[in-house]
Amino acid sequence: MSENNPLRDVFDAIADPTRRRLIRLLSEAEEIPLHDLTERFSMGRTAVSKHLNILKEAGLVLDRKAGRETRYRLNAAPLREILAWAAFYSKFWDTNMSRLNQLFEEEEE
Amino acid sequence: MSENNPLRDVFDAIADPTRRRLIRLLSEAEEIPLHDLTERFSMGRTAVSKHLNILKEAGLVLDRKAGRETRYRLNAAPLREILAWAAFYSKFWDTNMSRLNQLFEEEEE
DNA sequence: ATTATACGACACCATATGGTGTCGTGTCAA
DNA sequence: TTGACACGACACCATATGGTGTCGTATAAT
Repeated sequence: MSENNPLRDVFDAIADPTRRRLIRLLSEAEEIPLHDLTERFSMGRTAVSKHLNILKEAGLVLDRKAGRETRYRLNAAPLREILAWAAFYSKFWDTNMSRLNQLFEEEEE
Repeated sequence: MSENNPLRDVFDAIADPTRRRLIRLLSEAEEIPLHDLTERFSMGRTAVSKHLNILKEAGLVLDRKAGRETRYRLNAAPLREILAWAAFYSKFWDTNMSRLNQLFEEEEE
């Protein structure tokens, strides 16, 4: 199987604000090395690296060694699970979501 | 303002599998008392109660005293934030989501 | 009136989490 | 070749988390 089984629950991975910010930053570029990412935060490199590893365990991030730096890039696919999960409950706040529900049903099969 | 500012991040609240199961159970009925919910889990009442309080802090659950029992019910509205967040990244895994993106843009304004 | 039930509040505990600092090593620049 | 840089690995620490058990009390059932 080409799909890796995630060691980390995606819901757990996105629970931390720092990790959501990392996802956002990575969505704005193809690839970003660790030191560039670290600059954007007020914490040390080690901490950022740990967060990236957690995202990696959830399959949300891929890394690649390029010389002396490690470059990270986003892999948003696992977020499908989040979208599908939240979409299921959309019927509880919006009765006029039948169009949307249809779309997700199509997509999930 | 009628809207209560949540003490707890919704992303954090839904990170725990037990809490997601609680949300699911509460979506299947109008109201469920704590002891009924507890029956469905292999942990003690106190633990389930704690999880429900966390959901309550995130605004995902409402409770009501009815005699000697406390009945809980789902308030799914805060999950809008989750759906919107995940929908934003849907463009990174599916280039054919323009229809869906339109829908969310409509909804977010 | 007595007993059983449902619960909140609390004390407690093991482990997970999110941060720190340091050391060693591979890589790039001067 | 020397020095600066980028990083992983590791030890460490304070606090949060997710569970337990117990006690007191309000309510319901007998």
